[in-house]
Amino acid sequence: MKKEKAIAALAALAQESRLDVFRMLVQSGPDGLPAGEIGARLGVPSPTLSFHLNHLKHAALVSCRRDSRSIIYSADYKAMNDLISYMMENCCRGDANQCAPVAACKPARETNVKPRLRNAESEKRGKVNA
Amino acid sequence: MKKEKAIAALAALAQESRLDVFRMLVQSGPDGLPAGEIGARLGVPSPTLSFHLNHLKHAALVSCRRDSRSIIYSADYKAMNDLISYMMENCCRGDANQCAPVAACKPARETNVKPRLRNAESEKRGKVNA
DNA sequence: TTCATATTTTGATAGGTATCGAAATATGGA
DNA sequence: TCCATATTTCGATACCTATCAAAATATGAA
Repeated sequence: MKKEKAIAALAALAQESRLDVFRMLVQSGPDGLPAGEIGARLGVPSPTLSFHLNHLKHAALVSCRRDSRSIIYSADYKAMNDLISYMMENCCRGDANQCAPVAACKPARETNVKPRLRNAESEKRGKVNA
Repeated sequence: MKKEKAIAALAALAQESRLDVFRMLVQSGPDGLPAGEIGARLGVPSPTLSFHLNHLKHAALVSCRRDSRSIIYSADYKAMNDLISYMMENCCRGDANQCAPVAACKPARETNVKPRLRNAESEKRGKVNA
């Protein structure tokens, strides 16, 4: 992951409404939620919410698709995994005796990877989703 | 982890110099590095570096101790783990078939992460890369 | 068409953050 | 003591971000 992308993702998450939105989408799973539902649950006015959703989208932390009049947003789990990996890269000089490394959320429906390949190593090898 | 703490940590990391510093400290392991060494490696003027180190410290992502004339900064791995856990909390509605949850760097010299965050895969020892 | 709903864009305002020279503080040694 | 080194604090400047009313756009139904 490139540094600029990591900074964009962190900046996107470093704001209360956006962090709330992202966590809500993470918890909702790959199906996501319509913008209106998110705004209603969080009590955020629609222009403000739209601003924040756009911010998250530009940071590639969420993606969206139109479904009739609604726009459905969902978390991008791979972006999250990449971000975590970037921050913890080569931690403790890679000393295996000192450090147990990262594995992050990987929903089965967003990947073609067998369930047992869920760790940072497989993340590195296998290109999976966007 | 409380929301305010997570936001403070994310905001602290969402800036190039601070992200560089934090990653350098993560890679340096629990022993840390003196401020001067960090500044020299990154080419950041000392007042600017001090500002950023202070920002990271207030966000509880690093701690520091004096060693003679130097001040040694080191990454707080537990804070990092807590942050990742907060972001991925109850991901995919906790559905174990859909989602393998997080475990982050756990240097032997620090106290343990929460047991629920660890699974068989994360126990595997190895190097993390982006 | 015309209307109602869902969401985004515009634009103004208020407030927050980064940078770094110069000065201040802390430590250890001569 | 006085000096050199390591780091922080101060303060001015410049730039960046959040909010939300009002208007615009997109969709589907009557």
